Amino acid sequence: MSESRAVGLRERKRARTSSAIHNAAVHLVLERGFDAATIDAISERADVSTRTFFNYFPSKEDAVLGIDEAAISGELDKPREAPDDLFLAVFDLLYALFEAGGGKHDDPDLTREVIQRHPQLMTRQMLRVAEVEGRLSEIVAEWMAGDPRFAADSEAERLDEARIVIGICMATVRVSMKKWASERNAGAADADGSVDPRKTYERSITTLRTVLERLS
Amino acid sequence: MSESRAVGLRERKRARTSSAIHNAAVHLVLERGFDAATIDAISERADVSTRTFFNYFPSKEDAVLGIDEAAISGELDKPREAPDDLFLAVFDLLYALFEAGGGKHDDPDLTREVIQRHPQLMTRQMLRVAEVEGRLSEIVAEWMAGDPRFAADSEAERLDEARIVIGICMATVRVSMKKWASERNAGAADADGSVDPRKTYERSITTLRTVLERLS
DNA sequence: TGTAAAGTTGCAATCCATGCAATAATCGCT
DNA sequence: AGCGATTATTGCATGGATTGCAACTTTACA
Repeated sequence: MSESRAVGLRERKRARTSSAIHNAAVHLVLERGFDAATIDAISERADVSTRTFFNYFPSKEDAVLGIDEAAISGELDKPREAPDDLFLAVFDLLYALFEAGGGKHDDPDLTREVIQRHPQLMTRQMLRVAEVEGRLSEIVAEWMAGDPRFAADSEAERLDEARIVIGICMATVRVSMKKWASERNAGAADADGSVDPRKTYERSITTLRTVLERLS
Repeated sequence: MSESRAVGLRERKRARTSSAIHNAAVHLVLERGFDAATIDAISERADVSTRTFFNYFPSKEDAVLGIDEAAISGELDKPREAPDDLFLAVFDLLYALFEAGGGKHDDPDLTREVIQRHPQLMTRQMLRVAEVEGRLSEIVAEWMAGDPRFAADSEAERLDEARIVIGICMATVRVSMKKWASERNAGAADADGSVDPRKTYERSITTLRTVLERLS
């Protein structure tokens, strides 16, 4: 009664349960491997029934990644204005999507770790983006419409071009994540024992620009 | 006795069975949809046991696509020489992989049709390529080594760059396939009622070059 | 406090996938 | 043609993933 908070008990409980399942999934998969970590075991550790597991996540992959569809939709619906640097903007958009879709973990680094160890999870990540490609390409095409280099194109052309740009950025992100993982394994770590994903990420963008310069 | 053919009965039979399963899968999925076409039903139509189905394909997706791992490996092992045009060469390589991996259908157009209608199949296609990415990027990096624009790079740098080039080409191929599908639905067909996939494909390469020119 | 809405759970059913062992077909060689 | 070795097919059993349904519990809110 003292505070009239916007979120009720129901909503908080839901968030806690979701988080519990996600964390149980991450830890169990790291402990036993992806296949050996059954949904039964994950549910048990999260203290919910197997049935409830599926009320929160449609699959084991999604649980491990902690995918939050609502957050992804929300991120896509944010108003945006045309950026200066198209590539950078697309990268940021992708990054935001990744964060929004699975950004409330107990330990984000642990989630990265599990993704690194189980490539199928990175695949699932890419798939997530593919699922919203239509929406994504509209945003990017919109940006292009205000760019003098693309302004003369038809809308359909811009959509095609947007899709290609997104594909290019996704490919770069993928390479970046793999690189980050391997550097991490190789022990090229900072003082705190972890490699900064952001640095790897930025280096990959540089590589992309190099390639584009040389090939165009 | 008359001819000493290299392939024995066993091998021919295997090819026929594989083909039978693949075709049954394609037709059933087109008739009933992906989920409703159970492996039981596919196996029955192909006249093999369910167990045998899994002796040929590890999953329904693979059966529908008619994926032939041996052919893919073979394609990758072919000797190649450095090309003039890097992009074109990578596109051809990807194209060859797709063909090799599922190129012996009764009706290739039908296979394209089923891929178009069920996006999860295109995803699986992309995954296939991702699985051999290591091998692929070695080939492309090798090409780059002979290219003056990349000759000065270290081997590791070239591998990264190769991965990005491959990603770019894959993205373009994907866009191309989607475009082909939608044009097909829109009825923009040739006299024989089908759209030439090659044409769409080449148009997408043109789009890619346009984008690269403008963005670099 | 009482009714509506939302969440949880158990249960049953279906499908996908894999290992194993028995049986059958093909191969390669004599 | 005949025979042991190899490979293929199949049935069976098992286990995990996933979904619908209905009963029951909790939370929301007037």
